[in-house]
Amino acid sequence: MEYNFKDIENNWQRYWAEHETFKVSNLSKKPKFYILDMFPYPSGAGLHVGHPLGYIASDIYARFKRHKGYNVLHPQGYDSFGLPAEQYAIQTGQHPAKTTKENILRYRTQLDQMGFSFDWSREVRTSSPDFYKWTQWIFLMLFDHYYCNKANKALPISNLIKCFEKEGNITVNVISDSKVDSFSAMEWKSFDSLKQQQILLAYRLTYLAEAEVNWCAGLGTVLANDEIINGVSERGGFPVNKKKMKQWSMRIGAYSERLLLGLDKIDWPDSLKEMQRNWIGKSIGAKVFFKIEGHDAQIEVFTTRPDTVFGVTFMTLAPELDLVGEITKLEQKKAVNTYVLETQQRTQRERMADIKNISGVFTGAYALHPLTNDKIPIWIGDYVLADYGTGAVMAVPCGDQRDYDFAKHFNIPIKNIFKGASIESEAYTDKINTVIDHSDFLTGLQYKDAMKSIIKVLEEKGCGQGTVNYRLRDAIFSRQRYWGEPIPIYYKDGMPQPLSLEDLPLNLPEVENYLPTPEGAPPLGNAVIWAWNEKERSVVSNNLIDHKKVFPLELNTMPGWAGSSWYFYRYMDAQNREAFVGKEAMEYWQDIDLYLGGSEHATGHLLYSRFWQKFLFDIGYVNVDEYAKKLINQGMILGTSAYMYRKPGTQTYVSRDLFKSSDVLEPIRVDINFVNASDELDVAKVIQWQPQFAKAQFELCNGVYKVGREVEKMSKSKYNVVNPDKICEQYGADTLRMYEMFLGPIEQAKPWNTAGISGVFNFLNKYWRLFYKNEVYIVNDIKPDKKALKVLHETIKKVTTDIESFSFNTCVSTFMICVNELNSLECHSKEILSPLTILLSPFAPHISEELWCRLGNTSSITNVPFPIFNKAFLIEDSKNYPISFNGKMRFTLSLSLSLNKDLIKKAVIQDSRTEEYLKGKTPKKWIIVPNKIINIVF
RNA sequence: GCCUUGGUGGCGGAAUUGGUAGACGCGCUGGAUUCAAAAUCCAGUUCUUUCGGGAGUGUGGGUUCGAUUCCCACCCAAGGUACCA
Repeated sequence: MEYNFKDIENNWQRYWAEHETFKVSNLSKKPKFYILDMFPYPSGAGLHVGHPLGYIASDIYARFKRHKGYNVLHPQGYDSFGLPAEQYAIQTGQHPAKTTKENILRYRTQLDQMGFSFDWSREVRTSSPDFYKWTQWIFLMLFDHYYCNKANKALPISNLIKCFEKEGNITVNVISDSKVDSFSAMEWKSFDSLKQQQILLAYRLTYLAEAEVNWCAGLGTVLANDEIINGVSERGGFPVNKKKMKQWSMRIGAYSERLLLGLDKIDWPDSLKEMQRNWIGKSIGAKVFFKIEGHDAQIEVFTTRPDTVFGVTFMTLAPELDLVGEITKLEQKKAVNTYVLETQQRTQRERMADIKNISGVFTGAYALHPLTNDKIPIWIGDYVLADYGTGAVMAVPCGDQRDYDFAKHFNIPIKNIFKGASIESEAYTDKINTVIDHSDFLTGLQYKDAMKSIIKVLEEKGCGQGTVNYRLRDAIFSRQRYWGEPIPIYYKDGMPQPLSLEDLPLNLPEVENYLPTPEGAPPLGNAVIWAWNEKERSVVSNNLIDHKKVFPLELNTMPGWAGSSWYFYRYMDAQNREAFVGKEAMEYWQDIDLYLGGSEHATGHLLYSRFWQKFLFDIGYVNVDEYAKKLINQGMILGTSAYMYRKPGTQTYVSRDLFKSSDVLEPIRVDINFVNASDELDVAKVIQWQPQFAKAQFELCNGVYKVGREVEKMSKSKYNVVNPDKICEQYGADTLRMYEMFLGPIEQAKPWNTAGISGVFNFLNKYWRLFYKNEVYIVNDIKPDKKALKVLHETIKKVTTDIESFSFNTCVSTFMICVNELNSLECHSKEILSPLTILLSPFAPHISEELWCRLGNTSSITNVPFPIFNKAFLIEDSKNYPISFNGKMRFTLSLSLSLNKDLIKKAVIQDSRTEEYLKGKTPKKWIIVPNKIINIVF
């Protein structure tokens, strides 16, 4: 019998599908374990070898946990709304639903052929109405709640209305968007319904607000940051401007502190937690109010260093601030206006690239220092950002480098308020070793005490307040796209109204054209017929009928992160038509025990989903406020791109080893399928590849064209994609699975390289030969000897700890060592091979199932208990210790495994070489490192 | 600049609380088998050497009987982030 992986893998994949081997029940007495992969976006290119890395790791762990007696939930689905399908629709007119469906089919085929143990009965697709019904439902829940600072959680809007009716909005401590004018209970009752709705909208957790967006007039649409390349649109190359538009926003800022604190409770990678902390960007400091000379308004600044307030020598405002126009003195008007206009025209990109150029203008106005009453000149400068803090800073040039540079540039005085600090060439920014000087009551104090003292005084005098500020901005939720979840809102008298829950899902309408309407409305505006009303079983035309009247619907759709912010709950109860997840299912599964995915989602998906989780927790729909206990980031698999080198302005390509470093050549990527293992290019294929290469000339070296190589992200556009299908074809899924694990630590990014794959393939063949030699079944019932048992138990121990610590690469090595040793012991004992086959099954499920079956078992290996190692086989008799004595007080043991310290002591004393040395001496202390070296202290 | 992670043979990578550095695999070299090849098996493989040794885990220091591991300073690479007051 040969190891015929093709037949084996096909047979077992069919068996698993027919027997629904991996279908998991919500009713089980076993302990639960929920292990999840980040679901893929089904792109047209299909899966490449990078995709399965995380899936293989999670599959190994899922299979391991099943062996360990857990009821394992290991589902998979598709994040199937997204831009590429829509782009494709714009180009070809093909409906995104159709391309998405085709792509999903392809993905499924590829996933199946790798033998993953997903429970496909729970598959979810974010673009399916059954699914996005609940995404819309969560949106409505957010719409119906506000954030109460006192309760420190979300509460229903109805609650807020009661408060307003009782005491207006003066005493409520809640979060709202911009400043809402204060009103009394009397006033609230006197407002008409429209005004009341307007006010409430400012408190809702999802709300409409003016937001700056990237507007591309050429395409008539809003673009995401990554759709803009060098200031123009990626598609079409049209210019992009900032434009203010009414957009739905999510009040994630309300959850800043809890998102920060929650990080301490979860076992996620430190680097990722750190990224989220930085993104949330908490700074503790104070607001300080500065009066303006001859003006009613005051300037409010945020500072993390209120202790340096006596060092203020000027103030800087963001040019965008409305206040700038009001306070600017007549003689400075012209200069200020010019500067403000210049700033508006500069893109964010230019402003960022231009850090070294210091610019600003004096407004002519002066502020009054709140403690000394000194006159402080007010400047504007574009290093101050309008949307962080209050858009104004108190400049302390001696303690802040940017203030320092600004002061030097414009010759503004610098006052040193730090004892013994030199500010000759740069600002003194050290906080820890600071003693304040020339600062009235703060003089002589250190940073910590000065902070306490100054905040107290500012608060007493009413000219400041201790404050915490966060960098995290509310998330814009509107997209002017077709292929996304419709927002379940209609408009009545211009005010947004929630759809009733019975009207969900609000289905995505059919459109003829996926571009914005001629009037500039989002693509959904092209719909002639919309909204299938489930209840009335009728089609509703273009507008929704709210009982009898007709109202316009919201035309924006939701962003890509909407569906992925809660999908993990849907897997628990994917068929539920009554709720996003049933109570019982949720009670059983609770949360994700292990979540695998890339770190590129650190400040996107992984932050938004924690926000929604906390909201759902507040309103009592889920029972934990962090949804994933443990997270592992799998590293990216990189591709090795191939390059040809073109002489500028010609069609001549020069071989890699022909040009000197002085030559200027343009590197052009070429498909890696045209290149062999020695980097030689198949020139004929290139000529046929794309029209631009039809007339290409090649300068060869020794008759061949050699390409250059570079390691970068694997991507279709870089022509460096390696398709797993080929490898499955050549070596089988089990080899591919083990090889991807063998490549290196799971968290690490690594280039794809098939050079070593034969080693893993050889291993599986060797493993097969433990069962079959020359086509004869050689497994026997002979009792294994001690050596073989030791090999087995060492392997069990190592494999178990390796899987538990996700060291899959070293685990594969362990298998290889084990098989080599059994081979040289000529051990084909069933007693050894049965447990070994179970050990191997998470890594190579197909061959394990096959051999398990041939060992005489009738059931699938999936739920067989994992072997437990027996310590007895690891401890040797003390007489067998080979010991070397190095002449001093150190002895070296060279035994592979030794656990019993007393046995080691005995062995050392009994050893003939050490006997003499130890004669008459009684060791006081033994320092024993099992396996290694012994120190004896006399 | 800041944050995070990492730097070990020709290559991917091992090395537990500090205890024989280079497991395992690839590649390479030699041998067995074969008419021959593939496959398989066995042996060798950090560098250097006057064959006694000597050097060696990015660089330079330190702690220790002993450092890839701990401490300090620096260099390099990858990823993230950025006028955040």
